[in-house]
Amino acid sequence: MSGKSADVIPEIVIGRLPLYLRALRRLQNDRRRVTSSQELGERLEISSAQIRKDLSHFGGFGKQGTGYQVEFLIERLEAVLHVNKEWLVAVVGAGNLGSAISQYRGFQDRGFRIAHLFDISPNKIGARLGDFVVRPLDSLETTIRSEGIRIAMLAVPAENAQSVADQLVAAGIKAILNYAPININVPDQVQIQYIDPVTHLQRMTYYLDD
Amino acid sequence: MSGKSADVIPEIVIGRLPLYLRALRRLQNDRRRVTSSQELGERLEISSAQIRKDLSHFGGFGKQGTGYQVEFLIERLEAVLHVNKEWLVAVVGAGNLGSAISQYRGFQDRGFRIAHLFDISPNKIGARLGDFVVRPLDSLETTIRSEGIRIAMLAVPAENAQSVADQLVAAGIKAILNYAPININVPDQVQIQYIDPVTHLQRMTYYLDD
DNA sequence: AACTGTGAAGTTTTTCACAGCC
DNA sequence: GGCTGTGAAAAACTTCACAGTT
Repeated sequence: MSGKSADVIPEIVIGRLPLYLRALRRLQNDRRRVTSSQELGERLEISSAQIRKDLSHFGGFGKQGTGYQVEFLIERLEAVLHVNKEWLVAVVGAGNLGSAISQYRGFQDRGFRIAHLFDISPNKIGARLGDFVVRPLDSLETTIRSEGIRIAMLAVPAENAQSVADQLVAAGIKAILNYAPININVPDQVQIQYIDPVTHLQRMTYYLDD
Repeated sequence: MSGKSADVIPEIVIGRLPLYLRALRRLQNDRRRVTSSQELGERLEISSAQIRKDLSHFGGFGKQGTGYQVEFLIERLEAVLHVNKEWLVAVVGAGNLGSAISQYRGFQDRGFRIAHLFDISPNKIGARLGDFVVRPLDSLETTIRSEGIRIAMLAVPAENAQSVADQLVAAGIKAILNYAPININVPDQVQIQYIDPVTHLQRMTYYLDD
């Protein structure tokens, strides 16, 4: 199989690309111009063969005998992942979590910008939180459609997560990052990912002596 | 292979158990007493065979013809994951993120309690943040040792993450949940997990039209 | 000499499909 | 009839190992 872009890339490969990109950014930060699958692998605790094979799905990004140009590989991976542009993101839920998310500086230079913060509670609507004025949930669809926003982060209580997700989908959102600790059902063509710190903690406690 | 606890369980299986537990808690919340691998599978978008096989690693938790008792299965999974007790957790970094983490209510009834919040900045030390008074980073080791804390969440800037992780390990921490967007090296016997929302977003944008 | 890209081999993970029990 | 637990089969994923390029 040549590195042509026509074949379907396994999801598990796509999932690793952001990690490669993150590691490459660190290298770039340290003024490194060239790296190798072996160096990346050591930093990420992934085998070098794995990294080479993953990258080869998209064409030859490296040079035999030399390795990979850091800057070039970053560019290519950003293009593959479609983060060579800035995506607008809506945050729903202006509690502790939504408020922390909307103030987090780490989205900026990695392809994402938070555009709006929504909440349903009359106590919160209109309040200023960091750079945002909290908008009413029922203005979701109008805002999202008029601004062409396609990504949302969900930071509402578990009880409301499914119904808000339904509203997001109805409004045209195509990707949801769900912070509520509950599984959500969305149509196949809508992407969903989960952030639940407790699942990670529980995974680790399995390996800790009781 | 019988469901005896002697064999090594694949990590990928352990990683799914917290998801099962989370789904079961929702069922319990809805007063459901019994469920099936099929029902769980539909909610989690995992095949029923997968769920049965995963659970069978730990012995027969279900009844043929009947399914799984929700309460009983929760108990068993909590025991397997060692969350049938409350773990104390230290949070390092009292910025926006660390502060949000330490105020998040969602750890409470899932096996974890945040015990302390540390920071290195003199501006923050001594400040009251929610239920916590921010402690100096250099009191880390004493506090962690004297209270037997084994889990930490890392919410410091990427630049400092490795050095703080080293301090945590030196202090006797056995599991680290790293919120900084950088890979960290820790000894083999120390668990590490990562939370980086941007990697999830980038994974989804791959599937969105440019 | 160093390192990529890649078929082939090896390993792990998932699914199938059904015997056995409620 | 409905559902689990599980060997066996299938599929997916990772590693090996080396030809080929700089």
